[in-house]
This record gives sequence, structure tokens and C-alpha cells, in this order.
Amino acid sequence: MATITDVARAAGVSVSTVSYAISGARPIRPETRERIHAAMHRLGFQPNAMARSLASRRSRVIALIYPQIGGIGGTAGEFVQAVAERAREAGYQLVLWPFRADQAGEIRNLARQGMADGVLIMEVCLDDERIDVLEASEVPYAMIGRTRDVAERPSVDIDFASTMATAISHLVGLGHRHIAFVNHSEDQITAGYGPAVRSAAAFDECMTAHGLAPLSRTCDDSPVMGRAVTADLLDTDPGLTAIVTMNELATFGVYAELTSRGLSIPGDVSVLGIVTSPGVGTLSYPPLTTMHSPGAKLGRLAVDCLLSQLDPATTPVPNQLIPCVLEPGMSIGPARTDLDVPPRP
Amino acid sequence: MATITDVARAAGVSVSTVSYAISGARPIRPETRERIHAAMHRLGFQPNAMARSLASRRSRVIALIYPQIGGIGGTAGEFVQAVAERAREAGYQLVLWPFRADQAGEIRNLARQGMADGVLIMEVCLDDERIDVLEASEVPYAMIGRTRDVAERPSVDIDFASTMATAISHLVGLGHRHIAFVNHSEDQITAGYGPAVRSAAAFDECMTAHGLAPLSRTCDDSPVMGRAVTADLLDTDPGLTAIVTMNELATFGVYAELTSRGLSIPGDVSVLGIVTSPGVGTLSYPPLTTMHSPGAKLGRLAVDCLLSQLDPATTPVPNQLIPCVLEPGMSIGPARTDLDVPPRP
DNA sequence: ACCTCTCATCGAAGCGTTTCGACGAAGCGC
DNA sequence: GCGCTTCGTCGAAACGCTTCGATGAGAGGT
Repeated sequence: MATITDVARAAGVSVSTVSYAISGARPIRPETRERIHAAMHRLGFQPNAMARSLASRRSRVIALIYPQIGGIGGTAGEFVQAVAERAREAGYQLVLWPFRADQAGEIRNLARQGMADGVLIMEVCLDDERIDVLEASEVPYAMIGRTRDVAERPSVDIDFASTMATAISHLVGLGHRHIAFVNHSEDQITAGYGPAVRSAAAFDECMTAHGLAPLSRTCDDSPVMGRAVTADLLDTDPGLTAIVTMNELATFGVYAELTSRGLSIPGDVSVLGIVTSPGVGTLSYPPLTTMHSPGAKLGRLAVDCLLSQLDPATTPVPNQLIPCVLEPGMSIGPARTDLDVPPRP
Repeated sequence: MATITDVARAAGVSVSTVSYAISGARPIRPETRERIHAAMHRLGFQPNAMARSLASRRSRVIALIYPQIGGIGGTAGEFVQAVAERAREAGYQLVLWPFRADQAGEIRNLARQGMADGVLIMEVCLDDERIDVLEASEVPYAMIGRTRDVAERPSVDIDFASTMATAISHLVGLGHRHIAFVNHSEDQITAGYGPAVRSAAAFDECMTAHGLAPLSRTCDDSPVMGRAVTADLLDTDPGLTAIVTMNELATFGVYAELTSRGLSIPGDVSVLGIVTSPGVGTLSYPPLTTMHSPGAKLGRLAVDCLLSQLDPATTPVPNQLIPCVLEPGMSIGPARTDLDVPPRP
């Protein structure tokens, strides 16, 4: 493999001149630059990444700490994809650090090895030990999601409040008054999983703002539990005409229970999936109306947010909240009016 | 950040002694080693990854070239996850190189930068320019999937032949004689996408071996097309009693068409999804019987296959084909016997 | 003709490791 | 008591780049 020394020799200049010709950090006479480029091309020269990083003290690598890419619904996959692409555009490489929330120590060690110029961390919890570790290590970082006190911490996240507000307004506008919310599991709320906690709060708030009684349930991420929870909701509020879900797997169970009770979607009950991954709506029949999570956008923003800290010249990217985007399906319609059940207390 | 020099000074030894104490490459008096470890711990020392790589000419990084993580079904996600974890176990980091099949040039450049000790490449096509580039660059690599001539190339892949054989035998054992296959799209076959090509061939072969007439269709990856293709199949072969699909999105359309024709699953038609991602079976009602792709296993194997090339001491991991695993659902049953349509010619 | 400035280039000192050869001190056989 | 290993440690030379200060050649002003 050719080194910069080989190029210098071939072009008849010094090593430093080649370096400057590559980086542009100092002016080089066009004619000389030509010779250098020709030599580089002839030798198939690519600068050694490690030597470059060592000398410049910048690895041009960012790390992504993630807990779980897989699972149904490519929402995390979409995000990772966008992060990798955006990083590449910016001339950075992306390394994956598959650490669970309890492996903060390992994160600290890796961070100290100087492999990454900055760290992206997804699925942060309200109180997240890993964030403390990153701050202690003085590695630039950006969160996807938010800790409880988001104050000065760089982050991007889904705007759960605005997403929920849009969802509820939309349904209320169609005449729905009895609206239920199917959330993620109790365990996730206990663990301080931001989306579950924040959207639960947002739901209650929106409903109350509309003068309606909030009815919400936690639900394990599975069609079976989704079905059970739907049964419970229908029994609890016989006047139910709309269900908002933030749990893709459970949503399949919601459909199953409604269908098996002979209730039509959206004739009898409207269903709206929020914070969904792309394409998931088309899997159901009738196609689920969704508000899909802006994974790709978040991914790009997260990278920008991180990189803006690395280069002091750029203006810092402020924390941003991105709402989910409504994707029309066929699972929402006007509320049926024949039930005439009084609003729940 | 503490360096090895700081540690050496603190422990009252030379830099090289610290290095040997860490790597174990030369014996160190226990007492000295203790002092060194104490100093390392006290200073929170972690060796600088870049310096280490530069000096040792091994980056302890492997790269994963992947085209598309996202999309419904976490089969790629499951794979990436497993790769990242296995790499970590082995003391390697994983970097993502998001390149499309036509970006072979960029792959060559990155490979020459020496950032990665080896490269994993997924979704290889039968004739894949990227493999030629990797071989020319003399970077160790392993494929997930196989080129046309798999001869001496390190790879792991799904065993489509055996998966299909199991699927067909299973159905034939239940009395099915009119079995159709729903494949990926025509475009993917044209592009030389291995799974589509290999399983199409396997299907024809298996059916013929059982003395049955193969009926197979390509199908775009969408519920809508899945539905259309199913309609076509039912019209083509009125005696159809089983459908094998290798197209998750299309499978939802298969269900929709069968259901809307009033055909019961599996009473009238059995459906078997092969090469599926985990959990996808539970999304349908009745739950789809699947043979799910061994993503995690492939991921681990792929890493082992690659790493065995990096360390000449280890025995090379031979190429392996892993069959999909049958996951019982409720979409398969005995063939109905009342149709009495003669086998298709 | 002299001094000063700018421009293009060079040489050398790092960056933080690994690794090779060397070296002194013991331990051994004779 | 002499040479020979063996053991534990050290010093220094890489690894391939970036970057700082220096230098020489012209250009420009006086």
C-alpha cells in the first residue's frame, strides 16, 4: 500500500507538501498540486486513516450506542440507516456500540480509547446513567430522546406532545368523544422510557384540554396483549369510538379483537397508530392510518447536532423536536352517532 | 487523558514494560505487573485506539457493507445486531459502510485507508462487482449470501435448497399437490439477487422431485401486489391448496385476497412464509406459519468466518449454509380433498 | 542596490503505541 | 570462578501522518 512518502518521492516534493496539497491547509502552486495529484492517482494512494487520526487527534468516527436495532418495525433501522448515510456525507464513519443501559462502564472505557470523536446515544431514558458517563468522559455527544432534565443537553427527539395533539384534534374533529390510548408496557414506563412516559402525559393533557375523559392503558408489545387490552377497553367504555395506539405489535391485536367482535374499522371504531415505522400501515386491512415517526429526519438531525459540536466554527444545532407525520390510511372515519353514551366522568 | 507514558512514570518502569504488561507478549514479574495495573487503574488509563492500530497495523475494526437496514421486518436488523455483538465479544468494533451495489469505487478507497481489518458484505448478488474490488484490494472479507461461483470465496448464507425442501415436503405430507410459490420481484431476479434466484430454482426442483407441477410467480414487495398475484394464482389453478411465500409484505396481500374471496386459512388454502423475520408470523390472523431466517446465527457465523482469516492461528471457518427454522403458526393444515382437480400438466 | 514581505516549500518534531534487539543480573553446570 | 542460559526490563526505532517554524526565491517599495 502506497504511503504519503511514496507519493512525495514520486512527485519530487516533500512529505509535508503532499499533506498540504491534500488538506488545502496551505497554498500550493497549481503546477505542483497537479504533479502530486497525478502521483497519488498513479499509486492509488489513500491516506492511512489511523496515522491521520493519530497525528490530527481526530478520528473522523462517530459512535452510535444503541440497544436493539432489530424487532418488528424498521423504525430503529431507518434511523441507523440515516445516521450512517449522513455521517458518510460529512466524511465521518459510523461505529456501532451495542450496549445495554447497564453497561455504562464499558461505554466509558471505549470513549477513553479515543476511537470516536463523538457519540450518539439512542433510546435514552429519563434518568440515564450513560449520559452521566459521557459527560464525565468529556466526549461530545447527542441524545436521541431526552433525559428528564433536558436543559443544556444536546438532543433531538420526537415531539410527542404535538403529535398527540394533532392526533386527538383530528379525531375530535371527526366527532369522536370516547377515545382510548394504547401505550407501551408498564415495564417500559417504570424504566423511564421517554416515549411511553411523554405520550401518556400528552394524551391525558390533550383529552382534558378538549374536556374529555382520558382512558389509557399500558400494553405489552404483542398482538396477544393488544387484543386483550382492546377487549378491556371496549368493556370499560361501551361508547368507545376511537383508539390511538403507540405500539405497533399491539395494534395488530387491536384489529383482531375489533374484527372478531364484528366491529368494523372505521365504521364502528376508528384506529390511529402513532409513532409507527414506515409501511406498517399497509400491512393491515383496512390499511391503518398512521402518524409515522420521523426516523430518517431524526437520524440526520442527530448527526448534525453532534458534528456541530465537533467543529467550533459551525453554529451549534439547537435541540429539536420533530412531530410524526400523518399518513392517510383507511382506518379513520367520523364517529358513529347512534351510541349516545354519556361522556365518561 | 492519561497515556502509556504517564502509566510508566507512575509505576516507575519503562513504556515498553507497560506495553508488555498489557499485551502479555513478554513475561513480566508479578510484582511489577501489579504496580503497573495499579497505576493504570489509578489514572483511568485506556490505550489509545489509533496509536495502537498504527503501531500494530491492526485496527481491530471490521466493516459491514450493507445496502439497506430498514424496511419492514427486522431480518437485516437482527443480522446487524448479531454482527455487532459478536464483533464486540471478539474485541472488534463494527463500522457501517452504507454503500449501494454501484459504489464499488468508494469501497475500494475506504478499504485502502486501512480503517478496517476485514469487511463483511451483505446482500451480495450473483455477479457482484464489489467482491472483485475487495479481492483486488486484498482485504479479508466474508460474504453474507453468495456470488454465482462460490468456490473459494468465504461466505455464509441461508440454505434455500434445504429450506424449500423442508417446506414442500411438509406440505406434501399434509396432502397438498397444488402448491404455488410467491417470490420476490422480477427486478430482483434480474439483478441477480441470490435468495430470489436460488429459491425459485429450489422450488421447481422440489416440486418436480415430488412429481408435481411447479407454479411460481414473482411479485413486488407490497401487500397490493401480493393480493393481485394471489388472485392470479387462484384463477390459474383452481385446485390450489397451498401457497409458499418468500416475500413478507406480499404475504399480507395473500391473506387479504384469500379472506376477501371467502377462502379460509388453512381450511381452504394453507399459507407458509419462508425466510421471514422473527415475529412477523404473529401479525396475521390466523398466525402465519413461518420458516424464519437465521439472521442472528448468520451474523455470528459471518463474523467468525471473517475473523478466522485475520488470525492465521485459528482454523478457518468453512463456508456454511444455514436452513430456516420452522415456527409453527395456524396457517397450515391438511389439503382439502373435495376439489378433485387433476394435477396440472 | 538594499530592505522588507509574501509565497511556496521543506525539515523535523510530534501523536501514543508496539516490537525488536540489547543488556544486566541471577542461576546453572562444570 | 568461568562461561552459558534464562528472565525481566529498557531504549529506540518504527507506524504514516499533521503541523509548526524556518528558509529561500522573487516581488515591490524606496
